[in-house]
Formats: sequence, structure tokens, C-alpha cells
Amino acid sequence: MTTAWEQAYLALRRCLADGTYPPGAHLREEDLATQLGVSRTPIREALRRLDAEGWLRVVPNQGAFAAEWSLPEMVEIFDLRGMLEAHAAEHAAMAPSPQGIAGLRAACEAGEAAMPGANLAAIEQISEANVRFHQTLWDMSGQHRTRATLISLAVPPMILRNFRKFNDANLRRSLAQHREMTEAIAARNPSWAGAVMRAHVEAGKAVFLAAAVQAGQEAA
Amino acid sequence: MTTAWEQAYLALRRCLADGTYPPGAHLREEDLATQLGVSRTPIREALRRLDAEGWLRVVPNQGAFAAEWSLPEMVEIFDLRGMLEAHAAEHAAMAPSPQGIAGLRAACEAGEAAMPGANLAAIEQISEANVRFHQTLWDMSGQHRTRATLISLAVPPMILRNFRKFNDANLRRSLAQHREMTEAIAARNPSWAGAVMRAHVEAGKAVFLAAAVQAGQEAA
DNA sequence: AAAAACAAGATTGCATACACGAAGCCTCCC
DNA sequence: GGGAGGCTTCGTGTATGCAATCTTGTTTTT
Repeated sequence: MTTAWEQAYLALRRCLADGTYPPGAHLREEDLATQLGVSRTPIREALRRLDAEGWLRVVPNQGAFAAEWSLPEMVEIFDLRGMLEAHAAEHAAMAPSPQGIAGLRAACEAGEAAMPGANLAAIEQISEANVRFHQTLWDMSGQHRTRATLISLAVPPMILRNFRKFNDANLRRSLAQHREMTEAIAARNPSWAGAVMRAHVEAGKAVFLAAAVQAGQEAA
Repeated sequence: MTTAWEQAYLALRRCLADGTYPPGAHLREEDLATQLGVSRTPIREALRRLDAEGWLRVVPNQGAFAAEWSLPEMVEIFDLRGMLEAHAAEHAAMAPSPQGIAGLRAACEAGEAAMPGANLAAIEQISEANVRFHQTLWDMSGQHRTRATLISLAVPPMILRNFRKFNDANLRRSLAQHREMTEAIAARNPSWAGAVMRAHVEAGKAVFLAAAVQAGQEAA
């Protein structure tokens, strides 16, 4: 059995990722404690970690507020993600393990098997395979601080949330890029792998920005 | 007054940075609590945050162990620092504020005034001006997540510790690069500023690696 | 003699209780 | 009528206590 604070951490992170707690929401320790069936102590430790990772902001004597993601900040995170993921991809391509390559291929296949992403369940499956692909690559790189930084930038939930904005063409391109990265890594070609990763992240940023512009026009 | 856990966090981080707690050391909550004059609760919250930031590892039911900084990990941090600082320099050069440029110039002058760095006091003054230069640049960039990431990578203490390894030529080059970056930013030339910053960090990495190799030979 | 089992000590995990600080509201004064 | 000051209430910050778990040293068995 894992610790209570870790369970709370995972549960809260899930709620923050899927929008159960909307941006700006005030999370009260007592409520969370009764809701998860534990005391405030493990809740507080989970909140501290979520704060360190950027999921929420803990203001002294005021409590925790779900993070608000401004547009410039999202752009900044996409830029950082591009640099860090390309760095990880380059290192993964230097000395890839057979198991790592097998993991990447499995994630590719899991995503492709769910195409076309017509229904919600298929989208969820592709999203999950998508996150697994990137995390496998981070592990393969052996760059632990890079991986920790990507997690602290809340990249996994960003990937998940942004993925829902992908149309069929976006999904196909994303899966094709995963395939190409796998090939580049198997060929031990760091600059190829890094270049595809940079393009991959930039493509995701473009989808995000297009959706943001559209949302802004609808609001006006 | 800030909270007790934050004070504990800062105190522990300082001790981890300056080697008071050597890599691999087992940090007992009770000891830290009595040592800092607080109870275990704020200590635990500080340890959780330090764990999230990679300063130590908390193993369930076993406690916290100071992180071991291997040579490959230091190289990784230098690489990440190069990317992130170059990103910050590029953004600082896009729309530099007059106060920001004045701050960079002041940091340059403070460092140059202490040359040649013969005695320890002069080295400390240059180090301090050095850290101030970089932090001013981070603020100018407007890239908050980049700044937060650099701090979480423990870059400021790394700069301070590495600076003691600089000889006279290294110091002169470092100060000259600060001057050049200031000029590039004042000229609103992002790629120039970014290129100098990349060189600046690589030069620091080279000094660090040379010292590490020498230390390794002496140990053998 | 070596390995396994056991017991005692130590240390962490979590719950509870109390203290401190902040936000909102009412009252009082100008 | 408006604003300032104090009070009340809610929520967080910290301390303490107990239970669970791990470590370690010793003993017993093979």
C-alpha cells in the first residue's frame, strides 16, 4: 500500500487535470480531507507537492488555488517543453535500449489502433498512449532532471488537455511524428530525433494557439 | 514573517547546497526539528518540497536522503541551464526596459570594480555581482516559468560554487561576456544575446569539468 | 559458523488539538 | 451617508500523541 499523501496527491492531480477543480478555485483542506477520507496532514503534504509542480498556488494563510494558465505563460511552457523534450529525444537516440524502443513502438501502436478518433473513448486511448510515448522517451534519455523539470512544468496534463483540441489531421500528424521519432531513435540519430521533437511540440503549440484565438473570438 | 516551513525549506536548501548535509546523508525529522527550533510538521512539508525539486529523496517509512550529484547530472544541469538562460536572454533582448539595462550595467561595473580577484573578498564581490547579473536578466525576460525552473535546478548556488574555481583569465572572460550580453540586449538583438549566453554557460561548464577531472586524478 | 527468526529500539505516517492570522460584517463615529 | 475601527468567524499553521513500520542487534537453529 502506498502512503495516504501520495494517494491524495494523485487524486487531486487528476481532478486538477480533468477540470473538476477549475482554474482559480479555492481548495479547502478540510473539504478535501473529508472527501478523500483522510486527515488534513496528508492533504497538506499533497498540496505542497502540487504547488512545487505548478498545479496550484499555495498562498500563506489563505490556502490553495487551482492554477490559472495565461496565454503568454502557456506559450512560454510550450517553448520550454520544445527545448527540454528535444534534449531528451537527442539523448534517448544516443544509446537506446531495446526495451525502450519496444516501449515506444508499443505506444505508437496503441495510439494508431484507436484511430480514427471518432468517439470520446478513442480520444482518451490515444491521449493515454501519447503521454506514455513521451514518458517512455524521458525515461530512455537518462536525463532525470530534464524529466523532473518537464513534470514540474505540468507538461503531462497539458498534453492531455491540448489533445482534445486535435482534429483528425492533427492526430494523424502527431502519430506519424511519434513513428518518425521512434525510427530516428532506433537509427541512433540524435539530431533527427531532436528535430522531429521540436516540430512535434511546435505543431501542438499551433493547435493550442488556434483554439485559443477561436475561443477569444467567440467570447467577444 | 514568513511561515515556519518556508524558513525550514530555505535553511535546509542552503545546507544541501553548501555541503553541510553531504550527498547520501540521512536527514532525520526529529533532529532537523530540534535544530531549527520547530516541530516536525513544518519540517516534513519542507522535505516534501525539497523532494519535488530534486534536492533530496524521500523514501516512504525510511525518511529523506540528500541527493547525490553525479558528474553526468551536473553536466545535464549545465546543459539545461544553457538552454534556459539563452531563452531568457533572447526574450530580454526583445523589449528591454531602460531600468533593466541599467541594472545589467550596474552588475557589470560591480564585478569589474573588484578585479583583479586576488583576495577572497574580491571573489565574493564578483560572485555576488555575477548572480545579480543573471537574476536581473531573468527578471527582464518576463519568462516567469523559466526563472522558476532555473531556481528549482539550484542554479544560483551552482553559480556561486563554481565561481570559486575560476582563475583570473576565467573571471575576465566571464565579465567580458556579461558586457557583450548587455550590449546585445541594448541593441535588441536576441540571437546575439542568446549566442553569447550559450557560450557563457559552456565556458562555465568547461571550468567545472576541468576541476572535476583534476579532483578525480588527485583522488586516484 | 552461518543464516534465519525474533525482539527492542528508533523513526516515520497520520490524526487530533490548539493557536494564529485573515476576511467579512457590524457598529460607531465623523 | 460614508468610512474607519473592532469583533466574529472561518481557515490555515504548528505542535503533540499514537500507531505502524523499518532497522538493528541478539539469539536460536541448522
